[in-house]
Amino acid sequence: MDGARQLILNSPKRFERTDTAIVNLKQLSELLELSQTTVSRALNGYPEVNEKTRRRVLEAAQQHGYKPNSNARKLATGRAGSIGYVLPVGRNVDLDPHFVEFLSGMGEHAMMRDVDLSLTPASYERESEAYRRIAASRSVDGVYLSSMRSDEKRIGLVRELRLPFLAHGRAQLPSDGYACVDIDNEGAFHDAARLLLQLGHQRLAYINGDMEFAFAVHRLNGVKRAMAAYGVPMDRLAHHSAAMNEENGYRIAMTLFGETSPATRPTGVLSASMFTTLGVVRALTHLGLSLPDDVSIITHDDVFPFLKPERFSVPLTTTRSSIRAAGARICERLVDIISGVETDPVQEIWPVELIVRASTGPAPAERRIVRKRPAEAAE
Amino acid sequence: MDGARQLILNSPKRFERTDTAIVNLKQLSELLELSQTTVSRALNGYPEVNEKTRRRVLEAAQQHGYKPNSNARKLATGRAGSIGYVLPVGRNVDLDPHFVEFLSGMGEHAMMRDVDLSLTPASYERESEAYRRIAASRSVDGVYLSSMRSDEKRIGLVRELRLPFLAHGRAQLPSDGYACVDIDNEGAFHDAARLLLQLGHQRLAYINGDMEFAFAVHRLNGVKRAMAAYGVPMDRLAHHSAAMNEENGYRIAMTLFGETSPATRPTGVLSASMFTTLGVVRALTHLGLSLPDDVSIITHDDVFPFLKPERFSVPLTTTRSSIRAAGARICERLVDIISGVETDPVQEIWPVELIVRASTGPAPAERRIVRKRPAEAAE
DNA sequence: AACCCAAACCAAAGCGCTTTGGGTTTATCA
DNA sequence: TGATAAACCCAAAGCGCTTTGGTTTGGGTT
Repeated sequence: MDGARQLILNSPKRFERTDTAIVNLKQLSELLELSQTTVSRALNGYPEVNEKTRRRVLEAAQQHGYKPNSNARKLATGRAGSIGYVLPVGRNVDLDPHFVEFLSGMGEHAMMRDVDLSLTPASYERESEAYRRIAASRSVDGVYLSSMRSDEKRIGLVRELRLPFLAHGRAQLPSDGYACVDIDNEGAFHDAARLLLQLGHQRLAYINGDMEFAFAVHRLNGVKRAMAAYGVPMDRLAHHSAAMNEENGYRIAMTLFGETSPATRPTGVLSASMFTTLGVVRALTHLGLSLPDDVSIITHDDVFPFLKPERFSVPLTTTRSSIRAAGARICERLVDIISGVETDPVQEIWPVELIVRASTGPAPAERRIVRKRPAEAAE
Repeated sequence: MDGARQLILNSPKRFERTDTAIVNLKQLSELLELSQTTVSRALNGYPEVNEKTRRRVLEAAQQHGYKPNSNARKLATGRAGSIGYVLPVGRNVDLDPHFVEFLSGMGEHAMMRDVDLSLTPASYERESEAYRRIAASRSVDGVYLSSMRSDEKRIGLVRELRLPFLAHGRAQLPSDGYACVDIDNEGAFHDAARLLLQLGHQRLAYINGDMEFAFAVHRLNGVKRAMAAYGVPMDRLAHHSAAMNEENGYRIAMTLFGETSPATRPTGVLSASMFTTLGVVRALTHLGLSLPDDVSIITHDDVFPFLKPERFSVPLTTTRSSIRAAGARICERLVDIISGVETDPVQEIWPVELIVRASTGPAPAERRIVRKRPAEAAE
């Protein structure tokens, strides 16, 4: 029994006899004939140590490859030096490909600030348990929340747990201000829809993400606002909501254009992600419909380095906002929140650019009705 | 100065007055009128504690929401309870989309084993420094290595650092056996190429991943072996190596089929990833070439839940191996390695299935030469 | 000379857990 | 009945760091 335990134990004595490597503060301080206090202070940049001494310490540390044991430091300071994320896993949960890009940005900044990212995998049902564990075990200093749902119960939870947090996206509820970084989804899709309307498109389709998530609701609101402003009835909008991937894009586009009579099918398509658009384009090509003569399309571009809208055969008009940049920014702010630099919960909303390329054009002639911009819409 | 430090300090006193929550062992043991030793043992399943006492302890812990402080535990045991990964970041590094799937599988298993994943972001140049830091600070129990390059210097490094590790993939060097999980890339692409050859294709193209990585080399070897066995000269193979994404797939396919005379262009295409294939299919559709009449294509399918070869307009023939399953398995084995259950470095190579669907067919008639299977190739 | 003060250093007390190396009962057996 | 072994429990010693609350030293003031 004890034998088995020993095996599990990753004995700290592993390094004991390793050449000249100094592993701990005590040894280093003995070598320098200084107290641990002074060595620690010298290393951590405290002022109450002679410059000459500090140099000597730094040098010795460098030379002997001394690195403070992170666990001891964490225990002593109560700081974990890492930020956490509860990773949704499970047979039916597909980790969003957007997540990688986001993570990439986050990692970039985390590296600069010298913090680690700690992922705690948890199934959706046991999500709150995971947050509780994180909070109680103090293994991270703060968490970021993403994929905000419309009614976001995690906010209440992390608040209760007193876990510093920063949200990527905004839930409808709770509606009080909590710290977040989000993009102006509503505005972006309003602008995109408006462009299509200005070009005379009367029948629109919006291939949206899963409406369970707040961003999808915001975006739909934007589209509707634009249509309302242009007096286009809502039944002219074909709205489909599904996970944003190639397959769904293809499938939805096929039902939209393959099974509808040309007279009633949409001429302007809004697509929530480059992935769906990939499928849409495949469907259109398959059906022999051309861009932008038969169909105009505007996509939201999260700026994937490996999937660029300007490199499509017909370069795509997009609303653009780098999800990678968001990751970096969130890391930056979360560190500030944790360290107490940022105190008030600010809601940071990023504007989104609408970049016109070749995938948008006037609505097909036979059904085209160019409208003037209406009197300034209520804004 | 001290004031600023205080801000940074995430004071453990935060929870001091929180309702009835018991935060530490000491308090819990006082409450139970037991020693810390006994409580700790009861909680950790040691045998030398009365069952009645154990139940009482467990109950109290549950009721008061006691969770051991992970940092204290880590310090005391020397175990970190997490596995690490050095996340390559930087302006020019695109985190592989495959990584998400892999992570997902890893996370699934990590959850079961109750370990966390710790990502340490590092630029390529400072990679080894990151490993050193991880090892010295003992923040993880072991690491997994992925995206193995042909000459993999990380192996030597982690060995030197005595950091338990498990590799995803096999480098050519070092050639001695280190623990790894890999798929039979060579065999998979051998079989795929053989199928094309059996179908009479005489001119092949292989859109490979970056040759810097070992898997790309293995795969190419497989293709070449098949060609050699069928006596097809190597100049009949158009080999392109690039990052596996949609854009490159499109670009390469366009040069392959758009700028080549029909007489000399390939009729059979091997594609290293579903992403590249996405681009290839887009190019072929664009050029009006049809599957499989004009071109046959076989893709490697890592089994992305959001991108299924069987759902393409022309279902794709693929070599298939779930990268998610690999993630889960690697987590499993790494935990075993860390805990000493697995001692010998086993090289675990997974077979790959070749699944025939509609994207492969006989070579176009005018150039078709059906060959018999040659006498058993040297194996 | 007496006093003060800043600069530079230190001993020791934690941080919250695990584990060692006993102790004290209670059953068990010769 | 005494010896022996379980069974159960405990005090205290770490783990390696940070931080508190000093002491010591030497130069400047009065």
